[in-house]
Amino acid sequence: MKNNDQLTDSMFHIMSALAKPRHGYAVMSLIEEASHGMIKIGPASMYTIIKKLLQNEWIFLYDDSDSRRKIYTLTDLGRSILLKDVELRKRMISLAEKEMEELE
Amino acid sequence: MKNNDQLTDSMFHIMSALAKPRHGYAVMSLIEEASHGMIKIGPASMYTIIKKLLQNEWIFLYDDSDSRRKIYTLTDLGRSILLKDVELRKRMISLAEKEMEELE
DNA sequence: ATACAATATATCATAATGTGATATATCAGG
DNA sequence: CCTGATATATCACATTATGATATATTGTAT
Repeated sequence: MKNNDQLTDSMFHIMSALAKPRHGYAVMSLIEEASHGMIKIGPASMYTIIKKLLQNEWIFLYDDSDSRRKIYTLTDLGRSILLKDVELRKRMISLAEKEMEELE
Repeated sequence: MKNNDQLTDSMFHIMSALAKPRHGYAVMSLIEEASHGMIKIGPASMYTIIKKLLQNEWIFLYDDSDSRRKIYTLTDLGRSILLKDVELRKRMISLAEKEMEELE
């Protein structure tokens, strides 16, 4: 993943949820709930993507003192990547709305 | 692609551009320009996705009287799919912003 | 104490999606 | 009639996402 590419939707959703410290399972629930069930990220996607985000140093292991839960959150780099992506996404939504509006 | 899934980014961008009648090449240019060069969809992606959108009946061939250009635009179904996706994307951006904001 | 459901992480094999390279054809201007 | 820009198309491959499955922990009801 080149640094100037747009984040994939899955990465975007997971990184959004990890703007605050959370464990994987909570991230899955939050995304499903926030999207009113329209977006479901299963464990395979979740943990595959967490691994990649760790490799990129966009998130880090914030707390694993609990025997089950591993709590992650964004690094400064990850946060800046996410912020940039939010701006890009807003711009693309504006385009969609502009192109969709009727001009009669 | 199930009808209640989120559109992929590429599909979203291409469908946004096709809210007005356009040919593939123009869609590529528009996306690149609107994203300030951050999103580039090459011909392979473009024509692969156009084929899929036609299959789904989310776009249709609006005009191919020109010998080079094939002009496509959204069907009513495509338009409603795109509208719904815009709403979902807005919701997910709100989530990102809400989670990113500092509350001290 | 024990059984059970819910929580939580992890991986595999496969499916779905996206793309660089390349090919082909048309058009506009010199 | 040559050249560069425009335009569509496809192949083989790379990347990304996911259903199914496995394993372990925790809370709680019996």
